[in-house]
Amino acid sequence: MDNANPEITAASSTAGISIAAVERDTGLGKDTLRVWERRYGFPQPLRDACGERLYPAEQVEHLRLIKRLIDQGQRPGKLLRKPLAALAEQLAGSPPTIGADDTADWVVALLKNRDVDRLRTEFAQRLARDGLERFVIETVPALNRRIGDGWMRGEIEIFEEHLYTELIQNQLRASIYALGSRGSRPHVLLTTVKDEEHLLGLLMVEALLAANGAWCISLGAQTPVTDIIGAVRCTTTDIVALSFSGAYPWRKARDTLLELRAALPETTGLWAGGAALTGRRRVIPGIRIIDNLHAIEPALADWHAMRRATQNSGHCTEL
Amino acid sequence: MDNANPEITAASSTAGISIAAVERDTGLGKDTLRVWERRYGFPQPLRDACGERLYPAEQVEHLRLIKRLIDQGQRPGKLLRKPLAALAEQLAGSPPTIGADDTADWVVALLKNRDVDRLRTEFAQRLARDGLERFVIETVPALNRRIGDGWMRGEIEIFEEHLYTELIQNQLRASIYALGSRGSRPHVLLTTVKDEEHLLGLLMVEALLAANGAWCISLGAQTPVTDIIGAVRCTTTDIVALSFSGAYPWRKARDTLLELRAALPETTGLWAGGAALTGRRRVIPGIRIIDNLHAIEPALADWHAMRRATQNSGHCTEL
DNA sequence: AATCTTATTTGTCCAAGACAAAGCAGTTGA
DNA sequence: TCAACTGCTTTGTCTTGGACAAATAAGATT
Repeated sequence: MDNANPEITAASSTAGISIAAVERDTGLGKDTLRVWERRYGFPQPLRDACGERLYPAEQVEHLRLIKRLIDQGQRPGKLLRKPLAALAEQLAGSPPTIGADDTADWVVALLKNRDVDRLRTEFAQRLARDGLERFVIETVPALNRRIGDGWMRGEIEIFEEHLYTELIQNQLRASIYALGSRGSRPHVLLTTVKDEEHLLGLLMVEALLAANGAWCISLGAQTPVTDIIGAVRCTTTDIVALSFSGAYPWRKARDTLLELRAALPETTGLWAGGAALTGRRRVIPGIRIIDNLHAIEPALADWHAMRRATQNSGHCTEL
Repeated sequence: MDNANPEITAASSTAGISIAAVERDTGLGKDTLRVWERRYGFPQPLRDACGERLYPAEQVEHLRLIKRLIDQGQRPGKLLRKPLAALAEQLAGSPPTIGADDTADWVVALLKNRDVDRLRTEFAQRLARDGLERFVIETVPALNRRIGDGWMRGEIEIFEEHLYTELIQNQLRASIYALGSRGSRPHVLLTTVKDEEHLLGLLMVEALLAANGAWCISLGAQTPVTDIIGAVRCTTTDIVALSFSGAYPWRKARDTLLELRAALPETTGLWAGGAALTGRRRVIPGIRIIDNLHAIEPALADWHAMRRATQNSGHCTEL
């Protein structure tokens, strides 16, 4: 008669779920949920026998919708005052196709068909046909745009985006691994800083660097600044390369870069790229902003030129 | 004279880190940290100009030690009243070097020498010599223990651990990619849930599964629960496999698993493993706990047996 | 058009109190 | 001997309302 596990009953009955569960499901913090309730009157959860919040499924759904719109850049204040219907409408209609590029539609079609094997094959074939450089500079960005657009329009599920990212990353990793350049200069240390988890951009850079003879060490994502400093101090790193996605606040990126610049030896190069930095013409002293993928090759060439110059002035008088 | 950027001063000084950062680093909840301070007088963080907690690095280290002992089954009340020295002794004493295995010392030596190329070669050679299965089941765990142990003893820098993880992951990815089993059953969907970012365990599982003929789709790390549900709903997934590292709170893992179990179709298997779950005697209904890597092969065998049985009862009477 | 101010929005933190869920210890009954 | 029930203690999470820093928008300035 009695159910031994209260959680199961709670989940199966229509009463609602706890605030911790809502945090898990929506990604909105407990504090945020409470303060919204106080300020805007939504959500308005039921209460269980001992006064704890119980969120009905429909409110959770509503919250999830709001979260999605916030991620698109909308302000919470506006969204929380609107009725559910207006939100749904807004999500459907908003972006009228930014990069109208239907040459990448095949990737969406294959994703919708869950044709993972075919996706892998397609990626591999295009890579082989166009070469790594063109694949990274042209194909992957086009696909990224198409996927991002599809997600905004609700055409693509989140997990499909996950899957796409995973497959592309694997393809890039395999290529980099196959290149296996050893010991050649420059030695580049790649990573993203704390709170920045997007690896794809970093992998694209790594692929281009490796294709041009640089020797890369990737520390993966979210390396704290102090650890980066520590890593450089005890390795033979020539250049530190960081990636900042569009989600990363520009000011924070700049501060981080300046801090790093101050802490690193002057001989160590510091390159930074990613959507958070491109488009800003602001030059940060001592830091090379990589505006786009085409900028990597010249940057490498510059490094080699500078190195030759330094060596010459050091060892010979002139050559 | 005045520093324009408060972040720089804060970060470069040894002041401490915020409560949110401690939660991330230790896996202990904000509320828990505050209530410990109130009840036991530890931790006792500094305060910044506006009264917010600032945890010095040594206290965070202390907390991490406590967390580790709690995960071994000790009671918080006892641990928090003991001085640091007693704890360290306890940890050192209880498992008298768990895997007293100095055969893994080479990895530490190479890491200290920053000999990345040699590390890659060693990994690749051992993998080729022992086979993927033995490499994943024996070698990698031994290395992990050695690294974790070295880190606890301050022998290894954090970035060296980062680097090690990255290199091993690449090796595993390359192997999985090379296997490329297509379409065969079961179809396993692998991922970690939100707030769980440790991928290595997941990759090890994926390698073993792939080596035994399963067809894996990895969604990478940090997939929200609802997205997992969505992914299963529209794919031909037979089994969902999740990994929870030791830093992940056990209670949260259990709740997540129960929620998933309730939401997934009964025919879909749900496997879970990782340090957060092993060692717990508690059985969660409907969920297969993978206590260790050896448990994967039998689990796969069971799945095949069950499938045969179901098919037989469905199509024929007996065989 | 890019930067610097100022105003508003918005998320996170704090405090102490409360209490349920989990664990422990001792008792009872099969 | 082991399992189940009891009461007792420990322990983590939830509650409230206030406060304020960080993020963003809007306006001013070069």
